[in-house]
Amino acid sequence: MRYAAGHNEAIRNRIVEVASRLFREEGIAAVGLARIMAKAGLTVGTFYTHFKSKEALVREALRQTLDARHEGLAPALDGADVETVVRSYLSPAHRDDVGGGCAVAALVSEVARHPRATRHTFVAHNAPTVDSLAAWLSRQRGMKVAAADAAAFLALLAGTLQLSRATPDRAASDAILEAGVRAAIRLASYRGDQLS
Amino acid sequence: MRYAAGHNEAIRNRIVEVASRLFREEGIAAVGLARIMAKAGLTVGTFYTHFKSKEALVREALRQTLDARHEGLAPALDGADVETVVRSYLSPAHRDDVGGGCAVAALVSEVARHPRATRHTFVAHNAPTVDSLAAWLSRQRGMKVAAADAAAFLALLAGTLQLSRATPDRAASDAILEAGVRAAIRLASYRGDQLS
DNA sequence: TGTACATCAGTGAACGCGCGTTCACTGATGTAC
DNA sequence: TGTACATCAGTGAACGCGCGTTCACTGATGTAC
Repeated sequence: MRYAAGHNEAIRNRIVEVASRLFREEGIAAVGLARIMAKAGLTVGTFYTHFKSKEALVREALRQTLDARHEGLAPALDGADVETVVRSYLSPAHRDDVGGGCAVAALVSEVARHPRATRHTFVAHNAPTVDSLAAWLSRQRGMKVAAADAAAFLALLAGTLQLSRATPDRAASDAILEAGVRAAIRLASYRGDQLS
Repeated sequence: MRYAAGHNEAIRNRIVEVASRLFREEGIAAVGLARIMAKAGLTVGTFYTHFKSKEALVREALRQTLDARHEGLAPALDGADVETVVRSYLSPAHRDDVGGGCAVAALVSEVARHPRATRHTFVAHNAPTVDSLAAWLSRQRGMKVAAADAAAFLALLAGTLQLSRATPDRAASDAILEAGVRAAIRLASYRGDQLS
């Protein structure tokens, strides 16, 4: 059958959205194409009409999810104070929403084991977020903050979220999030080299 | 055939060591029992002589690897300065040695998706390391540092290592490690609440 | 306006493969008599 | 000391299953005449 113009793109988008959520929830390796396609209301066979391979879908999912995150984050950082930003990321709600949450926290380890092209996509589409964070941190600290330092700041946030997700005891998990907030505030508020 | 006393334990240990390395290198889901057993010099059938299930092996591997890490780390922290400790963790050598490196950095995301018993094992056997870090940080800062704060410190280290591993460009990856060192030094050297 | 044909997203079965797990069997050694 | 038997780690084939990928086919719609 023939379909309306834009149909193709809409379907492709639905597949990518479903895949991105499942990948974050269960890990890329644990999610099969059949399940992704079924959840998008299609059968497996159609998959290759839209993508070259599962790996191509992984790259597309990373692209879309990281781009969307940046679009949401960039305006939120404008004039926002450290504690608000950090608490929103290191919240119990974010910890419990793996599928809808940060792709860096959910997928960075697994992406590190994927082909170079996939790692490149990940880093390239995470870069705008890192740059926005660097600009925001520069404003907070009143001094120029390099992209790599913003990346380490993001690593603290993502690492803390991961550790809180692996901690089965709710109170202990909450305490880790709180400690992450304190650490992030200290890093973001650091105003020079008077301490080291 | 009958085997010498201790044979069983030795084999079991070899399986756990092989598995722990492969899990860290490729991820738990990506490594099959057949490959683990072959690398230990046995066939798949023997696996269930030694373990109840793959999940039981995962727990055993986490137990052994995290315990070994603590035994190695605890004395190394004694009297060690911040920069030495942090640089040793956030080194290019550690980044490139995924299979022999930190189990927290390599497996925390995946463990977070495993059954509660596995997450419990992970946290329980990571706790001594966190406690040693807390004691060490307390000495560095000259003030009591809680376990949760030490966990956040570990999250910064592990998160930074993960991000550096996902970064295909060598120079950019090195820069992230360096930024992680700076951030960790700032956190470890923090001496009160004069900044926030 | 009506008819024949081209297009192409979607179908569903099949491919070989590796997964975790089970099980009847092997055979070297230790123990009992 | 010699023989019969019990033990049990290890073998290797098989189980059902889901994986990523391929492919001959379907059929509603747009286009050409």
